[in-house]
Amino acid sequence: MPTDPFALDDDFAPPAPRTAGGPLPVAPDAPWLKGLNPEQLEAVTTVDGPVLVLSGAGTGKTKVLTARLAHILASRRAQPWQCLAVTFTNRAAREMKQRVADLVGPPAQDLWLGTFHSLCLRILRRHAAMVGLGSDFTVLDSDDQLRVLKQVMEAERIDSKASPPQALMGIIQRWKDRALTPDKVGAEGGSELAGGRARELYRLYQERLRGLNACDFGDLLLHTLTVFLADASVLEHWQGHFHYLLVDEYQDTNVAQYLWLRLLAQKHRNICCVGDDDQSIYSWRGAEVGNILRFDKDFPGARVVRLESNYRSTPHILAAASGLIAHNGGRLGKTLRSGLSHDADAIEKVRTRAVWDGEAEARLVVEEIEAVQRGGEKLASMAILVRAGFQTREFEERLITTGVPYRVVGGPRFYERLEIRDAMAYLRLVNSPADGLAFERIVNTPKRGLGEAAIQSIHIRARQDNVPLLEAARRLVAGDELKPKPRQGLAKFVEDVGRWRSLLDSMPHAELAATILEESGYQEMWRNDKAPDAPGRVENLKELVAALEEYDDLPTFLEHVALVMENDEKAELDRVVIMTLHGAKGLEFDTVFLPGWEEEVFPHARALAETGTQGLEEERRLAYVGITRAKKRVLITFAANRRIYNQWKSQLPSRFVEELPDAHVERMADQGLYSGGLQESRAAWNDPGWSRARHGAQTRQAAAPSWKPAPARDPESDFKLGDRVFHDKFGNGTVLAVDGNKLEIAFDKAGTKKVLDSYVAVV
DNA sequence: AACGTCCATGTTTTT
DNA sequence: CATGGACGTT
Repeated sequence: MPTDPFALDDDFAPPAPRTAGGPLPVAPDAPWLKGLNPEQLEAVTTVDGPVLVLSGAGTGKTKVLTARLAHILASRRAQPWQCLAVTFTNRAAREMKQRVADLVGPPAQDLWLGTFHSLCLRILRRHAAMVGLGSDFTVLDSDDQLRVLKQVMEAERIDSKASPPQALMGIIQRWKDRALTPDKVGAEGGSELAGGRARELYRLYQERLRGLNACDFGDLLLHTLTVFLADASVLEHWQGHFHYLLVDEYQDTNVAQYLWLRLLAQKHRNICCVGDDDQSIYSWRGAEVGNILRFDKDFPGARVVRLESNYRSTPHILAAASGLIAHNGGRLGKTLRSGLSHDADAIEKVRTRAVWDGEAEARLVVEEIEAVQRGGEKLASMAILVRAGFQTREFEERLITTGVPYRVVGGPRFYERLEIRDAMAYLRLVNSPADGLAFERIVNTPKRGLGEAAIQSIHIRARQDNVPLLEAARRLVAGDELKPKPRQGLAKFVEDVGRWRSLLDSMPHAELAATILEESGYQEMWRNDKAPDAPGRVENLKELVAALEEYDDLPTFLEHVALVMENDEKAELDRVVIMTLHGAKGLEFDTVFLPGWEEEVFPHARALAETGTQGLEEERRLAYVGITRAKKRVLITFAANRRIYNQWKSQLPSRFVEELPDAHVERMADQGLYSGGLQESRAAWNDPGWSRARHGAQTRQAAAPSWKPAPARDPESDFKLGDRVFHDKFGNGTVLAVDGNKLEIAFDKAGTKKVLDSYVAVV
């Protein structure tokens, strides 16, 4: 690598002298110190100097972080605003803020507590001019980022087939993750793309952003770093400002974030990073596990505290997870031990189970879910954690046919939906008429008869007169350049925007938004759309207007939305959650289902192809994260056959299945696969994956689910074609087909559905 | 300017 | 298969 991202010009200053008088003593029975184990206590009370807390899964990391903040504040070592606490997600930030507030009350409001991006934004607003931005710059989301890059590429005549904008965007982001501004990127970087012009396009992209008075997410960090490094007095100001730094999920930091932290920590050197190298699963977006491994080199004399008492999972679960992750090299090495007392007889081993195909897998998992539920547990205490989004489909289908409520986490987020982004563009344009991206997005949505020619003219006029697009459009309308139809449409649009803008001060902003959506015809457009998802979109627009009421004014709203792009978590109903393993990090469930443990799926073929052993180890960490989400029970499943892109493939069990330690795992396989007899089993026997699984230790045939009550059911159904049956939800119907315990039934009212035989009764 | 058709493509994702 | 983007047609 031509540029060492870690090479800073200045070295660390010696530790700052302690404030005269010293900190106030804190009573040992202070509420936040209660119930901490010795390691946690050490992590909480070692507040001066650099500290690295290696905290394994379920070892009380958040507790330590919040207690530590409380401790710093209570001992009067620093004022709240002198403490910086950084997280990666808004969710984590919110949770931490809440928990600190529970301990110390209102002062928690004054902490600098937030995501890297939101804190950078706060700092950067004050120094925007130093990076060529106005203090009112906008933060673009990924959608807008891509559009800007596409424009740049188009202008540069780059073939978007040979060099997909997405790919280039990814490269630029990785550069930004490494704190590389265009001038620092090595000339050979990304050379294969865009005819070797990747770096040049990066520069152009940055210029274009500046022209738009905008920056992207990566810039929030990058620009802040630039500001820090460009002006020593600014850096000193912030270094002096923050007396104590706390970092959550340190293993996820990228180089830019690392540099940012290192700069800010330089003066007082009170930095505490909490992380777990075994849970580093984001290297593909620039996270550097190296940051955690090199901590004590950068902060000589750093205290390292290991949290190894796990208060979440049973010993079997812990041991299974530990045994798996032990296959990774280069770990910092923690040994998780159970911090809970368990009744040795009551706890179950981690179960693995081979099934015939994805459908059988979904059927099995949902049966187990219902069994656990009948055992008295809440659906919300169970999760299906998948490797990739496509895996959710089969489970959803199964859950729907069986009528088990579920929730898929991580679909398209509210503010990323098309209709919301369009509506936001309207609001943005009304709020700031110079917002060219917003203008472009919606000039012709709904259709106003503008084509490429008309859009071109607007752009040309804007460049000629050096005015924003909206203003250019206004001028264009006044002339006779445009054909009548586009001209009329554009005139109306320009006029509308002007009118809405004049209402900004007089009309409540939520009401204004509603007016805009109505008068623009945007809402109407969706109402007239006969697509099945159109009504939902209209709903979403209403929700957007409702969300607006939560904010004081339009600018505040727009400001927040850029950074807080979250799903509005609906009322917590009792539902099974389906989500990706990545999404599950930091969460816990009583029961965890881990489907699709097959080679190529998990570990994902692409991870291996792209980064080899490194990729494999990250996949293994992902598996580790998955298992350690569980408190009580884990069921790992893998199918012999899977349809991928509509092609049936026979699958090998994941190597991770074999890597699980036998002593803590109960291995099972579906009947048909091992007993022969069923027509498919011959193929199964000959399949290399099966012979491998078959020779695995302790494999035995699955009877009923071991965690009871078992729906021990005959493999052959009791139902015959033509039987009249009754279903609780769908009513009466006629059996059309029987497939094992699965029936296809033509319901009199509900149509034809596939259901489990256990859900219907012969009339 | 709007609609249709063909082809490539197919992880993980916060801000 | 199913979606999205590019391109060509009306």
